[in-house]
Order: sequence, then structure tokens, then C-alpha cells
Amino acid sequence: MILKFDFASKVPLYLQLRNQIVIGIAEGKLSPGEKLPTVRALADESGINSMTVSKAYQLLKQENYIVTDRRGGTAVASQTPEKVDARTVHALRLHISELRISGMSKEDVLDLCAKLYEEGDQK
Amino acid sequence: MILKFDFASKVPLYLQLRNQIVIGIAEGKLSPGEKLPTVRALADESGINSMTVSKAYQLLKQENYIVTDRRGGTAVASQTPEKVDARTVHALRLHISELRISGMSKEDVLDLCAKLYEEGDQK
Amino acid sequence: MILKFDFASKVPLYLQLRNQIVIGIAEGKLSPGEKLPTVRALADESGINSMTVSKAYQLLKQENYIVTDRRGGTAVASQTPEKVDARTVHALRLHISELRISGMSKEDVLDLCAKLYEEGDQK
Amino acid sequence: MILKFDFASKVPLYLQLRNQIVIGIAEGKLSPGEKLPTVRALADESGINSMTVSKAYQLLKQENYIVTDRRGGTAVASQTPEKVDARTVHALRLHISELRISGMSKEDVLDLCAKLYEEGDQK
DNA sequence: GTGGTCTAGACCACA
DNA sequence: GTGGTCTAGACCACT
Repeated sequence: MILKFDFASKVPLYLQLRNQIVIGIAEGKLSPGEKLPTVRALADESGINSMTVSKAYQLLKQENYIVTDRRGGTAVASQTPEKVDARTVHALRLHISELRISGMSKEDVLDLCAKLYEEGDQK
Repeated sequence: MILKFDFASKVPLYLQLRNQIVIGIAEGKLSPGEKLPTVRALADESGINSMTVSKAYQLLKQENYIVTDRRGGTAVASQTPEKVDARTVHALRLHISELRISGMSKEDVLDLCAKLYEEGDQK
Repeated sequence: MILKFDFASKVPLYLQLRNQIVIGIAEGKLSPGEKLPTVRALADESGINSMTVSKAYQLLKQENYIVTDRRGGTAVASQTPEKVDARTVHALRLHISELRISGMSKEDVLDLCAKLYEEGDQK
Repeated sequence: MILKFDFASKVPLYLQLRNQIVIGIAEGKLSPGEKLPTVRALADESGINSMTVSKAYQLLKQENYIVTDRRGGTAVASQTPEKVDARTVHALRLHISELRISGMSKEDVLDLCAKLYEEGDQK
């Protein structure tokens, strides 16, 4: 899995990392149970400080996206129960509003959403 | 139009304000050409610093959601922005990923998106 | 409120701080709505690094014990809804087991628990 | 006696093992004098490294919960430790604080403590 | 070798 | 002035 960071972005690095991993899981680039790189390995290869990587991992863990086994290593959670976050729906509402204002029809928006959802099917 | 702020949120206040106005426009609570309260009035009634309100207005102006008329009043733009922001699509992808992981089917997601889009029709 | 740290303890400093604040709230030394010292002030007066204090505050925030208002400052939450944590009950079970093995009768244990609970009443 | 481990927990495995044995003793699932499995056997059946099991046994020995007999076997001590650990009381205070903040009345807390204590009576 | 903790000092966004 | 982010480098507990 390839990671990209925008060091000029206002979005903090640890969130950029977290988001890429979430998307990776949803789109099948990361499978449940698959091992993730160690904190230090990921830090080295991406040029990010290990504390920053650690912060992202801790957030993902807290959100039940990943699990770290005490016997070593971190992996994508096999169980991702998790209720739908109200903030996610709220954010969705905002972004759909932005698309609507920019002139997209309901069909266009739904097509876009369908396309985005399906990225996870063609893995 | 009623404004609500979460002072404990991670989202900055000026963005919360900006987002509510964008949603308001998309969902028809604010009509093109409609006048917005002055910075001062909005600041007073919502308990937010006027610098913060001003920042939100400036952002909205820059994004072409609102315009300042000759006499200094502010109103919803009649010409809405036409370009779709790449960041919006990226954010949409993230949030759809989150919904997918939490177990929602494609149909569920599309229903939700349709519902969110339609909020602007029933004003 | 007086804070004490055991720099030799195996319990991490940020947890020691978190625990003292939780106990302080329960025992009435900190009232709902009361302002907490700033991260830096607390760091200075206790000789702990500010990142460590920040970590404690973030944990307390996540647990809904405290709230930070975007307009500045952090305060004890006035609403502490929060469900009872299963881990708390589990830990309680362990500690009561330890007391039982060391020979304390049920009455002694309940007296101790009652005494500990009541510390919050005599503020 | 059934052992369960949470490999994703923040509590180290050797402590999880130690805690389960302490609770087992208090609640009568393990009787004074009863033999414990060998380090190796316990390690194999639970998927834990034998160094980790050994560490737990050493800790329990040091706390006088278990003893090693002449031939190297390990058994639950018949002489139980008599001193109440100050840390136990401190931990109890913390957990009772957490329960109190989450809205439990003194009666609720004492009922819970009584119930937890009594688990050892109904074996 | 793994993640977790801590420090000292710096910079930035927000209000 | 507030909290949030990030770095570089160190030490430690656990397995």
C-alpha cells in the first residue's frame, strides 16, 4: 500500500495517515487481519516522526479499525463492529451540500457516491 | 435560520459557521440574494468573537458563496460557484469508506446520500 | 488542588495525572464547570513536560470528564453522562479479591468502600 | 479453571494471568493447596510465551499467593498473605470515584461491591 | 524487536 | 494566550 503525505496541508499528518488507512481498509487494499508495518518502519519509509505514526495508530485503535497484539505487531481488525459515527453523517451532509450548490444533480451525486463505494469491490 | 455551535468541537468556530451557511444555502434555508446578518449582530447573538465571524464571511466570499454589495451589506450569492472542489470529493471518499467499514451496504449508503440531497427540495 | 507524582512508579505520569483529576472530581475538590489550569501552567508547576499534561487532558476529554472550550481554557465537564466502564467493574472485582484473600471480612470491605465513597460528601 | 486473555489489552499478559489466578483464589475456583499447571503446560494451552507465564508465577510467589513445593511443582498457598497492599486501597479509591462520577449512588456501589465479594461464597 | 512513554524545544492555528 | 502538532532522540516494559 502506497502512502502519500501533503506536508503543506492543514490536515495534521497523523490524520492524513489515519484517513489513508481507513480508505485502504474500505477499498480492500488492506484486508482484515493483515499486518501493518511497525511504527518505526512506517516512520522511516514515509519520513514522518515515529511519535506521529504512533499517534495515528492509537487513534485507529481507539476507533477499532486496527488492533495491536501484545505479542508484537499491529494488524487490521477482523471485527469492525463500530456504530456509524454521527459526525460522519454530518460531514457527508456538508459535502453533499457543496456538490449540490456547485450544480450537480441528484443523479450525478448518487453516481459519484456509488463509484466511490464500488472502489472497494474491484480490488 | 438557527445557528448552533459546539464550543468543545475539534472543528474551529469559523468553519462551523461557514459550514452551516453552506448547508443552509444547499438546503434552501438561505435563498440566493438573501441578506445575511452583519458580522457584529451574528457575533453578539451567538457568543462568538466578531473576528471569528469575519473570518468565516471572508472565507465564504472567497469561495463565492456570498457577496458583499456596494453598501457593505452581505448576501447569499446568486451566482453559485461552479467548480467541484477536489477536496470535497476526497472527503466524500473518506466518509463513504467509514460508512462502508461500519457495515452499511451500497444501497444503504446511496439511500442516505439521496436523503441528504433531498433535504434541499422540501424546504 | 494539590498534585503529587511518583516519578519512580510504573504508572505513567499522564495516567497519574488523569487519575488524580478523576478522584478530585469525585471527591468534590474539583467542581463541575470549574476551570482547570492551562496545560503549560500545570506543566510548569508540576515539573512535567507539557506534552505529557496534554496527553492526560486529551484522555480526560475523550472520557468526557473535562471539556475544552475553543474560546480558551479547559474545565471540568458539567455533564458527565458516561456509562459505567466494564473495565472499572473488572478492576473492582480484582481488588476486592485481593482484600478478601488478605483476610478482610465482607463487612470490613464494605466499610472501606463506604468510607472511600463518602470522601466526596464532606468536601 | 478457564483462562482468558485479551491480547489487545493495555494490561500486560503476565499481569492478566496473575490477576485471573488471584481472582480464582478469592472466588474459590482455586483451593489452597491445589496444584497449578506447569509453566510449559499453561503456556502451550493458552498461546502465551512460557517466559511470560514464568514471570506471572514468580510475581505470585513473591506476593505469597502461590508456593513451589520440594519437587518443583507449584500450588496455591495455604497461608494467604496478610498485609493489605496500600496500592490496592488506592486503586479501589480510584475505581469508586469513577463509579461515583458515572452516577452510581452509594447504595448501588456497596451493592456491587457486596455482590463481587460474595462470588467467593457460592462456589 | 515491538509499542509506550517522556523530554525539550519549536511552530502554528484559533480566538 | 490557548491547545494542537511535530521533531529528534532517549529510555523502558513487554514478549
